[in-house]
Amino acid sequence: MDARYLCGRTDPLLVPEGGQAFLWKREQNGISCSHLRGGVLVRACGEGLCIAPCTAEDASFWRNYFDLDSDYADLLSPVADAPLTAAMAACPGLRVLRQPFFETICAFISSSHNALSRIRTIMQNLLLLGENGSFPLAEQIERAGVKGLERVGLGYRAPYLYKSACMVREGLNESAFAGLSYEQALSQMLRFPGVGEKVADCVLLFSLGYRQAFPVDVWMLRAMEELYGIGGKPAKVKLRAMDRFGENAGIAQAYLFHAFRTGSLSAQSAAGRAGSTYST
DNA sequence: CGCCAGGCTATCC
DNA sequence: GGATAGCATGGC
Repeated sequence: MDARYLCGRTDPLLVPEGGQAFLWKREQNGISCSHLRGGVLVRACGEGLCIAPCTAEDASFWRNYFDLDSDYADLLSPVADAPLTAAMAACPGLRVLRQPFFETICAFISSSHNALSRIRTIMQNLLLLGENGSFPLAEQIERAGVKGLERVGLGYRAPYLYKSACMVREGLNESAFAGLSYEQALSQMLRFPGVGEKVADCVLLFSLGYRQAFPVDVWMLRAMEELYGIGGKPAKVKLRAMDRFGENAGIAQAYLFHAFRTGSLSAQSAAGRAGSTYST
């Protein structure tokens, strides 16, 4: 059995390269991953997504994972200025994912001072520590030990992830964030070693569904400066962006990040600066 | 070879 | 409070 979802014009090809998820692969006719729900192929189908295989229980998982009940054009319409409108036009069907919590922590602890292509390699290596093709649980990461995590390619981040996995296993997991405000959730995320404001915002946005979270990295510093004339340090840029884009600032961030990075926004294409980190 | 990569931490003032 | 090195690893 498979499932078809209507969610506006949707291009699943954005998922592997959108900087949110690192274990999806491009296929001839869509994207695939092996570690979620036993593995699936997702392809564009008319005005929506086709997901296969997809049992009835899988369907609710994917609806949440791809945030299929949200209309981003609708959510962003109050704040869609010229640059954001252009970014949205350049990324039809982009989704802000709601990924499993621990997996997302691993991905973005790996991401600090690292290249996108290497984050993928690390995540693929971490995946081998899990069972039955699933991403490892926190206790399985713990079992690998700091040495094992270094071998996976985490480098100096290995002790960060090791200690963070320990904290998740001890109860600082997804359910610990239930009902927390953005500010409360942010302060909880900052307790993890290897997690600063930017990484915390990525997990809050790309896993826990905090749409006001606005991760500011080097790309967003460039984008906000070029597109809006908003410069300064990350904390200041984040506050200005959250003020401008409001409760759905994170969705705006996802569009601006991807559009800017692929060079479809700025006059002097950013794609050149992205270099080959954008390929596979 | 040197430089850089979705930053964070420790250490300075 | 703010500013500044140092950091494992691999690709270019």
